[in-house]
Amino acid sequence: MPELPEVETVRRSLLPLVGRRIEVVEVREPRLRLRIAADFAVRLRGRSIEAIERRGKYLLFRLDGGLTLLAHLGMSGALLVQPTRTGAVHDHVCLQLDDARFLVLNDPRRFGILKLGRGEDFRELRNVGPDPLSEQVTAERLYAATRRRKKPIKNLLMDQGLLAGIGNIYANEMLYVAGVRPTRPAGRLSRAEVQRLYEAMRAVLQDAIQLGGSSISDYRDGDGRTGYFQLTLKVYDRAGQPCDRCGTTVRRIVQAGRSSFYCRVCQR
DNA sequence: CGCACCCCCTGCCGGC
DNA sequence: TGCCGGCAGGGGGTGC
Repeated sequence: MPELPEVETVRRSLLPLVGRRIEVVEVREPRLRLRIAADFAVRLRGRSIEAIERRGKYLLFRLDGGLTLLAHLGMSGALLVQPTRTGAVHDHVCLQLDDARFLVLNDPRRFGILKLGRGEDFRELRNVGPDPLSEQVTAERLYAATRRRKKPIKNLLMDQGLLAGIGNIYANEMLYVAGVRPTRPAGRLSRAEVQRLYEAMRAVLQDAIQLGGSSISDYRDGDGRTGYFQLTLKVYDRAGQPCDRCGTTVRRIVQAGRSSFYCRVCQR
């Protein structure tokens, strides 16, 4: 489910939890992608949430005492704020807060991660590059990063060490907006094409955040709200349908084991 | 070293 | 109607 715009939307929806104290920690199912540590509940209980940050697709809950709760939603995870503890199916971890509400991780596929650590000291964050919307990432730097790379540009865009937060939906969409085929070897893109891609990347991600992300099947923010960006998708999951711009049938191919969608006329 | 492939897991959808 | 295969927003390990 969640790529940068969805994770950012979840982060913003959870910001009212800053200042809340975690009173009760219930781990109902520790077998996520990484098994939740045995001392998780003991370490987390009694902590206050001081800030909620995002690195790529990871959320970092800054707690008092220098502790950090790292969260990743995988493909199907949701962090939901609820007034009562429902104990719904796939509610794997339930945190009761001092305002009597609950923060629940629901994740049917269990590809998510919840992990405690200190500061930024997580091995998961070692390969997380700069945020594509930050000032660190410029068209010039993106161009430099593509040189001598034979990997298809779409796969490079999804490389979390290069740019953090771009997944399959948004990689497809920004390549469509930029008019670049997902299969193009990254190093073969011209300066002008990289410039277009850089601008498309920013526009697509900003627009998606504005619309609360994409709800393809069951994505929800912390308040259970859906996003609306899926209504504006131009190519993702539109195989066999006409291209918005020229009417040519959108194609689906598989790259690195994941579906790519493109218009062979509008994208070269 | 760079890259493609496979797998983790559950749910859903289309085809037979 | 029901079963089965294929596919799904992520990412890490393996092996070529």
